[in-house]
Amino acid sequence: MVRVRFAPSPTGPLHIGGVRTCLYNYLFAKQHGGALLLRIEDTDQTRFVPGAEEYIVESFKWLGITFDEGVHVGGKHVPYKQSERMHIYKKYADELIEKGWAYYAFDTPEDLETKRKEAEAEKKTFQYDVNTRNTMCNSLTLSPEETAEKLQGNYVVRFKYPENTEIHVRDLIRGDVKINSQLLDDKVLFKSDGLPTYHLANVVDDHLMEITHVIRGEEWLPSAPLHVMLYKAFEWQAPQFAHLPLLLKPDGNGKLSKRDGDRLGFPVFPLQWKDPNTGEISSGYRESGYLPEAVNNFLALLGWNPGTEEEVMSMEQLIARFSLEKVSKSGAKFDLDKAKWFNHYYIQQKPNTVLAEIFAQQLAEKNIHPDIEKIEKVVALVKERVYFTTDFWNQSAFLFQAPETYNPEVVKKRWKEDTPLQLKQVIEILTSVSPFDKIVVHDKVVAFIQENQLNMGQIMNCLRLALVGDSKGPDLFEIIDFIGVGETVRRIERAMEEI
RNA sequence: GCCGCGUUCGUCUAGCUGGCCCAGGACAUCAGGUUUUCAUCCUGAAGAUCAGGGGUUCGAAUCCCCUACGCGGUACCA
Repeated sequence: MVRVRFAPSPTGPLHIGGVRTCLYNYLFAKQHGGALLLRIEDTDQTRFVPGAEEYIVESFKWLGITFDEGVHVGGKHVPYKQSERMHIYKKYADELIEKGWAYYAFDTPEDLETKRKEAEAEKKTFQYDVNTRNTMCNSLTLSPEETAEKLQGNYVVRFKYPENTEIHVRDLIRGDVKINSQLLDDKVLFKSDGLPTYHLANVVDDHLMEITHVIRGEEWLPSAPLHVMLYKAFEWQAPQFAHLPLLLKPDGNGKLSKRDGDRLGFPVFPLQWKDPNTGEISSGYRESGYLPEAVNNFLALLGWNPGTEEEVMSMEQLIARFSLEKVSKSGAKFDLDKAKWFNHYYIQQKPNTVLAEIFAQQLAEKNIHPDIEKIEKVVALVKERVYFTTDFWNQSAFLFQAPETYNPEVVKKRWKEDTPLQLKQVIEILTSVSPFDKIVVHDKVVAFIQENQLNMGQIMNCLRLALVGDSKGPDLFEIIDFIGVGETVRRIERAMEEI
């Protein structure tokens, strides 16, 4: 039984890279008929941000990524929040000490800082490890009596790497990664505040929650040897590891960060986020008009592909085709254009009724409340030129209200001296056909233009200018049909006055 | 600095066990077509000497070595 987990820290909004990590976990779990759990790793209480946990839950709800167990849904390993499991970690730290896999260290942060400064002065780096631990203040160098006495005060528990041992991390994506224990630092497992660090809590919980595969970002690869050794020390069976490539910024190199989104004008977070401390707002995919299926699709393809030329895939198809073996090793730059293209594609696939509901909400915010059937017509008319659901208004405002201004460039190019006269004749044609029929009127207008040897492009564009205020938009006669002959005539007359 | 990971069109990538690759697809770009406009859509074009250098081989993007560059890590953060 496959069991995977997504284990974020509630230190702020969920980064889009984290979303992808979770997506891959989800795809993997579903494909194998396994379980996906959501565990909150909040062992560092100084970094806790209120609202972050709720944000994470809501993000996945929006994306349609469901969990089988987790903070918000419960499960057989409840609780799923590390701050509520604090009581269970201490004994595991003790177990490590007993087995000789860890030791108490009493060096103060100031001591360590001094050591680092000294090393720096010699252009070296201080590391608390196999080579230096015998010179430090810990249970390895102190007598049992001194240790017992020091234990009354502040102390941390550090992992004790064996000397000169080759540690292998078998990674499903990268193969065999090895490193010598001599190079690793004795990581703190248990902090002086009585709480475990990520490494201890993570390994203990993964074991307790029977996790079979750890699929996480590449930034964890350097600490994977520690985790492997921890499983060995506990004599537990280690899960399989898979370290995902990073998501890079669109321009230049480096990890995609919050600032890149602000700079380049695209969201780095699934949902909009308001920082509770600064009040600063970061944009989200949902609010920017992305469809969740588009986000899932393009995110899945950032670092993975099915090995075929297939690119547009539903969640079901992604689940069926996903494989860790096909995840690439190198980082992927975030491609905004492709994301946009996917979104456009998925909007075209959406039924008009669904799109109309989305648009109706936006209209309601502007205090416009047309019938839903009417909105559906608008959606049908403009959807193919919409890339984000937030584009609907811009593409169709003239269907709800007369233009306030007329694009000066188009006026200059198309509006001639005899234009008003011609438009008057168009009005006559419009009002002569009753009831209105867009095909009949279209044919009559075209006939009128041809009979008088007028310029088709000029007449049509002027008519459009009067109705839309610009030389863009859907079929003219569809527009007239929608707004009605009366409104059409009003707009034409108004244009003749204003221009 | 040290350690680890990586390096195919502008971007995402195909290419896994060498010959079918003078490298395929998609996005973006450009050109045509459709259209009364702007888009959409359709067709086509251009675009990578496979980071560089050495090997191995009849033959390498694919195997080996070195170099360069990039990224990640190097906290009592995750």
